[in-house]
Amino acid sequence: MGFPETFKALSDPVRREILILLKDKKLSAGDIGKHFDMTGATISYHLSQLKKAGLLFETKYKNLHLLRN
Amino acid sequence: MGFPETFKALSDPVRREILILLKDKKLSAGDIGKHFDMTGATISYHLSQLKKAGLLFETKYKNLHLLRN
DNA sequence: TTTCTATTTAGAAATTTTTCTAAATAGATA
DNA sequence: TATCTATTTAGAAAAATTTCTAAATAGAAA
Repeated sequence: MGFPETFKALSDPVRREILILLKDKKLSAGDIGKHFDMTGATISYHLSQLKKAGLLFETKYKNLHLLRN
Repeated sequence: MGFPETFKALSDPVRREILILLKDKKLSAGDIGKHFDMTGATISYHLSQLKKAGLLFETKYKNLHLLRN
């Protein structure tokens, strides 16, 4: 995750747009995809680049049952 | 010369290295080339990219005759 | 001016990146 | 569990970028 890799990840306009979309809200891969005229596979590729560069986290909302405690 | 173009120009490691070389001294295209294992044509290409992005100036030391005034 | 050296340009080859399709996997819902 | 939807992976195609060679141009020096 050095500087050149980070720079490379940021050098693509689609990936910069994705980061902007995620600035203030969490979005699923599918919701991100709706903002672009690309296949889900391509979106997935860009997300993987951003993750590799450490510019993106993944929060899993599993099928949790919330319980009163 | 917008942001995306500037970013793109900076996204290449060779071009970043060229900018670092030029940080504190003026160098000819040939002298820049000596730092890399590339042909002069390739260096010229990178210099043109940097110029296009406005990240580089060109100072011409023409065959001037300095005169006392 | 003529010649020598440096740089740029044109066009092709090589490499890298982006994108897609199809298939596989993962996750959610009935 | 079985099925439906979402996401990822694999591999190929398309597009963009980097690099080279050869030729042209520009600049400097004799």
